[in-house]
Amino acid sequence: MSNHMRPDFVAAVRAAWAEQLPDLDTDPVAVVGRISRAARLLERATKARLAEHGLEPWEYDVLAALRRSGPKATLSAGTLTASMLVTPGTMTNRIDRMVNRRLVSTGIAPDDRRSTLVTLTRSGRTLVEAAAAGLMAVEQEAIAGLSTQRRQRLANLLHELLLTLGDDAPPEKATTGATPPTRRRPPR
Amino acid sequence: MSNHMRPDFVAAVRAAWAEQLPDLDTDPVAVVGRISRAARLLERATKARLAEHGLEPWEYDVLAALRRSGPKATLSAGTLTASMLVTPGTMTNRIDRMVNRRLVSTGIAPDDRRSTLVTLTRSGRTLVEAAAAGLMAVEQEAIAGLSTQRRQRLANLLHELLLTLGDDAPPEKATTGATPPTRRRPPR
DNA sequence: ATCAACAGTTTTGACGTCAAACAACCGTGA
DNA sequence: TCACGGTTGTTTGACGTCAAAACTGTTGAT
Repeated sequence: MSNHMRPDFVAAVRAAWAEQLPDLDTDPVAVVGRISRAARLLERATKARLAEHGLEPWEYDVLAALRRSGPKATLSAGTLTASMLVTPGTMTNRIDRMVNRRLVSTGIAPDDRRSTLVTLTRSGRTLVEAAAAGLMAVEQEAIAGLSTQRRQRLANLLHELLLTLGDDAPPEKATTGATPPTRRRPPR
Repeated sequence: MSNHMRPDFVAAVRAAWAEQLPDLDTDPVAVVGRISRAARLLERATKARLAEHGLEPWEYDVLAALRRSGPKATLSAGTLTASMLVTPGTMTNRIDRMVNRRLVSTGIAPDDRRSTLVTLTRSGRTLVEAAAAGLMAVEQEAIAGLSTQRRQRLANLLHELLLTLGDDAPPEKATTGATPPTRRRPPR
């Protein structure tokens, strides 16, 4: 059932394993290896475009999270930390640098003085809106080689995979019931 | 055409954008955002298992490339650099550390004294074979939530995407014809 | 009211990666 | 043979991330 498809890097890796260690089942690499490879290649493409706006990918991530969070464009440091799979120390460092660049401002939460609130500044907001438009454009180009239907099927399959990996949507503000005991800190 | 699927993180991101900036077309995020998210989650799962063998993911990558390269388990530093999308300086650093751990040994290529040849040691070989088996097992578990057919379709779609991203298989040893002018160094 | 356990952030030191400059070596052509 | 451009690796300094410990504020039980 060969697909008559030109080999990609991962296909070559699997062929090499099959020759050297035929007993090793490399099936999972067909998915996992390709996801990691694609992530790396896609980040390169997007990084270049963001650089045109003077932004690093990690800066865009934070700004975008704030911009889409609602009219106030404010989130706590902890919420930001949880949403982008980094450690708290990393987020502290990011926020410090972005405050220095005047992209965000910070203050303490009135209802819980342990919590730091991060807010988009006017210039941060302007910047992220331009960057978001540009970023969507490059990403569109990057995946333009696939038909709309294939993109849709790929998105759906990745969605299913992510759900099995435990990647649920974060709880909406003011969820019904008590605080969900979700652990979002990176383990280890 | 809603799919009655529980939202994942990226679905929530897209819904938030739709509310805050309805004119922004976030279609590409459905694919690109999910790939990056999945890569991050999968790396976590695999990292833990590799740690049981005393290996970091980057160490496994190098050892595995050597092990599957053929009976001699030898590759030049440049070949390794090209195959895993890192810069030459990174590879120098990796090799140094792995020589210190006695996982690999190095020597200069007899036919081109600029080139450094990296070879798997006996203990490196033993270690990577055990780690590879363990790694395949975790990856299998990680994607076990998808049926075989879905995994197959996902792999095929990712394969197609990677080809459009320029991720071709590296040339076989002693390719027919002249040296292909492929650029594999990270740009910028 | 107090205290202990917990939650949210920050600090610290180590680590891996990158970009850019550099060094050694190869091959070609004059 | 020698000079020069291209190739292969290494060095250097800066940067972003992490793990773990420390710090501050909160909550609940007594």
